[in-house]
Amino acid sequence: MKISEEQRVLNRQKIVDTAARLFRLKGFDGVGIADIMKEAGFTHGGFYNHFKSKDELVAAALSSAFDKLEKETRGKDITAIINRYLSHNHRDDLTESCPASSLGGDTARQAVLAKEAFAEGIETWFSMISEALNNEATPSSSEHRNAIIGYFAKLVGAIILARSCPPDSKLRNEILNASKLSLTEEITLRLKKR
Amino acid sequence: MKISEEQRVLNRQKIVDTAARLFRLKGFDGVGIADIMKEAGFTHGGFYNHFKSKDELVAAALSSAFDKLEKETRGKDITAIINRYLSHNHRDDLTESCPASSLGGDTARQAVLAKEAFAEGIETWFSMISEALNNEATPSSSEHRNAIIGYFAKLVGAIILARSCPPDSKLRNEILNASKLSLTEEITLRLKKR
DNA sequence: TGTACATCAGTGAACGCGCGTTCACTGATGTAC
DNA sequence: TGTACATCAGTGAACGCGCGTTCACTGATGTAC
Repeated sequence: MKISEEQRVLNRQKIVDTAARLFRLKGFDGVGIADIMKEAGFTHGGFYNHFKSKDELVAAALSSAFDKLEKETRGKDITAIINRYLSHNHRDDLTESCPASSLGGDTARQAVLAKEAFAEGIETWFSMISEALNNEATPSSSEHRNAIIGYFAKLVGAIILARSCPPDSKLRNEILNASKLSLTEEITLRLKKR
Repeated sequence: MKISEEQRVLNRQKIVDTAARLFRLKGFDGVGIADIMKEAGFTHGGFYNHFKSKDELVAAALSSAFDKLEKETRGKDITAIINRYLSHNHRDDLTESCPASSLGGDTARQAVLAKEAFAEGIETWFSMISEALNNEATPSSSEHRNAIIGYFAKLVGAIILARSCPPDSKLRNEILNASKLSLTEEITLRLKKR
């Protein structure tokens, strides 16, 4: 039956949020429309009243996940950001993780729509890191921007590597610790250089 | 019909190699047993004469891909390694890419068997980078090893981010260039510090 | 303000298709005598 | 060295299952009068 406009928007958001969690946990190919709709509290048939295709949901889920993450992150200082990103908690809690880390590999194989959402998401990250370092949302020089991109690449790479190591392996923790130390030192060295 | 022992080994390797290429291109969930067997020149039914399950093939494919990569990489100097890893070619040619970059996200969701192969593969990378920097296969200090892990994390993160940006976006090239510069400078700064 | 009607989100069955895995069968290979 | 037989990799049909997507239907919502 038809529902109120307000409810429609709420339901759509519920689907997107659920998808964003499940995709991060199991990958885009690892979750079906029916899984998502069921988890969101609906039957699968209604999905296409909200989205043209699964691809469209994938893009919406990415955007939503990056947006939510920005709200929790912007304004934090650089040490807090690094410690949070390379924490055991972030490594182990895939459902709420940064999409760049849990869906980066998957997005590389997605349609352009998803990649656009992804690119926007990582630009947000660059801006947040810049703010954390220099209190300016846009880096003042290309050198500065290059460094920021390198920092974020290290964060993303480190947590992906850690997650792909066996549950009880030494590496699983070592990669997080090593990257934390390495990144902190890298930032310090570059500060001194100025 | 039964075939010679020699041929059996050859056929198995053919399956593993084909899987290694297809998995890197489309992800573990994006390729079926039938796809792989067909591409390798067989019918799908014979698959279970070689492997107990798809999981077992996944692990074998990871090991094989890392091994092949080692043969092409070990002995190269650090600049060559960085330029190759962050090249347009490596970004765009998924089938022959480093599994840490093309399958890192996927392996995080795989069974232990695959993660073990992955961990072994990245240890090989740490060793190759150590050799490229200091001519010693094992880092001489934990500080050195931490730095190496950080370098590799930056390489992996950078290329994953670049691949997930839209085909014609500025970011797709910028991330590679920025990370190349950032990583080169990082290594230089750490050398000077000593 | 009340009534008749068009709209459209949610339901659940159905579509064709591909998945991982199993199975009976084939016939060349390798082995026992 | 020759022969009879067990082995086992490759074949292709079949298993149950889940996928993305479509569809006819329902009935509350929103609109036109």
